[in-house]
Amino acid sequence: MSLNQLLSSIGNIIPLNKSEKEELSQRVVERKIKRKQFILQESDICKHYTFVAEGYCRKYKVDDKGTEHNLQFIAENDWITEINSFYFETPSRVFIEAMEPAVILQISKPDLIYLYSSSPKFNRIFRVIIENRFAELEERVLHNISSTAEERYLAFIRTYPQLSSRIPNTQIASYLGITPEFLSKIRKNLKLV
Amino acid sequence: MSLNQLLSSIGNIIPLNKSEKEELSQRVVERKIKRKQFILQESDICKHYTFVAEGYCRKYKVDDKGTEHNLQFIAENDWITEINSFYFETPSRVFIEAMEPAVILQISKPDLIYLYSSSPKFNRIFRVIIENRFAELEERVLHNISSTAEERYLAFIRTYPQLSSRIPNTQIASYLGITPEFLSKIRKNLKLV
DNA sequence: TATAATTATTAAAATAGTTTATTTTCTGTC
DNA sequence: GACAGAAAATAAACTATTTTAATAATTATA
Repeated sequence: MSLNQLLSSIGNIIPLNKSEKEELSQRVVERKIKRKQFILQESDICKHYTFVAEGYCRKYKVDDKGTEHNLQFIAENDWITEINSFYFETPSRVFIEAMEPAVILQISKPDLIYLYSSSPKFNRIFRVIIENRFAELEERVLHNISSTAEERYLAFIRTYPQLSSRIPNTQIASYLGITPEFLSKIRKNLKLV
Repeated sequence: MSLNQLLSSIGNIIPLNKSEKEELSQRVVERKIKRKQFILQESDICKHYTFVAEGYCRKYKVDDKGTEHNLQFIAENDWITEINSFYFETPSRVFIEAMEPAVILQISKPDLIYLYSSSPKFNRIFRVIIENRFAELEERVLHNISSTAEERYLAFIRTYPQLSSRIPNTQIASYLGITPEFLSKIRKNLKLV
C-alpha cells in the first residue's frame, strides 16, 4: 500500500520512530490521478509536496510560443513540487501532469511546517530530498552545456533505463531540448553504428 | 567585517538569537584566497560549506577533452559547496576557483552537523539556501532547453548585471555552453540591432 | 614603457540542429 | 478486425553553432 512505500522511502534517509511515522501518516493525503490530469497548473499556487507512489509524471513549462519544455520526469517513489510556488506562495510557472494513471500522496504546506517543528528529522529529510534532486539537476546542466544531443540522449536512457522505455520520444526530445525529428535522426544513426 | 556579512545574510532567512550567533561564529573559519587559487579541486573531498564574503568564484568541470565548463558563478554573500562530495564524502568532480582575490568563510562538515543538532534553525537555513539555489538552477535548465544562445546571453546579463561585467567573456561563453567566438558574434549582432 | 601573454573579434568552411511537409507505424477503441 | 488518432520516421531546405585560423585589443609584468 502506498503509505508504506512513502514510509520506507523516507526510512532510507533516516529511520523514523513510531510517533514520527504516526505524525507523518496522519498528514498525508492519498489521491488517484488519471492519465493527463494535472497535479499542478501554471499560475496556480502549489499547495503540496507530492510523493508519487504509482505511475509517473512530468513537470513542464510552456513558453511564449506555446511550446512545452519538459523539466523533469518523476517516477515511482520520488518527490515533486514547485519549490518557489510552494514556499513563497507565488503563482507556479510550470505544469505537473500525470503521464500514466497515478497514485500520489500529498502533504500540504501547513502540515509540512508542522512536521518541521514536531521533529528536526523532517527538516533533515526534506533537506536531503532537495539536495538529491539538486545534485541530479546539476548533473543535467553539465550535460546540457558540455554534450551533444546524441550524448545527452544516451546519458538519459542510461540514467533512466526502465523509465525511459515508458516515455514517448516526443517527450524525451522535449526533455533533451531538441526536436522530435532530430531525435529520430539520432536514433536512426545509433542503429546504423 | 566578513563575519557580520555572513550573520546578516543568514539573518535574512531566519533571525538568530545571541547563542545561535555565537555557536555559528565559533565554527566559521575565515580564509583569504588569491586569484586563480582553488577552493576545491577535482578528486578531492569537499570538506567545507563556503560563504563568499569578497571577490567571486566559479565552479567548473573539466571534460574528457580537457575543456572547462562553468557550472556556476558565486558572488559576494552567496554560498558554494559540492553537495555530493560534501555529504557523501566522495571525490569531487568539479573545481571551485577564485576569480578575484577573495575572502571566504568556511564551515566544516562536523561543525555543520553539530549546528544542525544544536538548533533546528540551522537545518532550516541550509534547506533554504539550497532551495534558493535549486530554483535558480531549474531556471537555468529551462533556459538551456528552450532558448537560443542569444536569449540565454541576454538573460544572463539581465540576471547578474553587476557580476557579469566583472566576468571575462570566455568564462561567460563557457557558462552559456557556447564557444567564445560565437559569443563575439552574438555581441556584435546585438550592437547592430 | 615595452613586451609578452591573455582575451576578444572576425571570417570562411563544416557540422549540428530546426523547420516544414509527407509517409509510415503504432495504439486504442468500437 | 477495421478505423481514427497519435506518435514516429524520413527527407530537403534552412538556420544556429562550431571549428579553424588569423588579427586586433586588452592586461599583466619585466
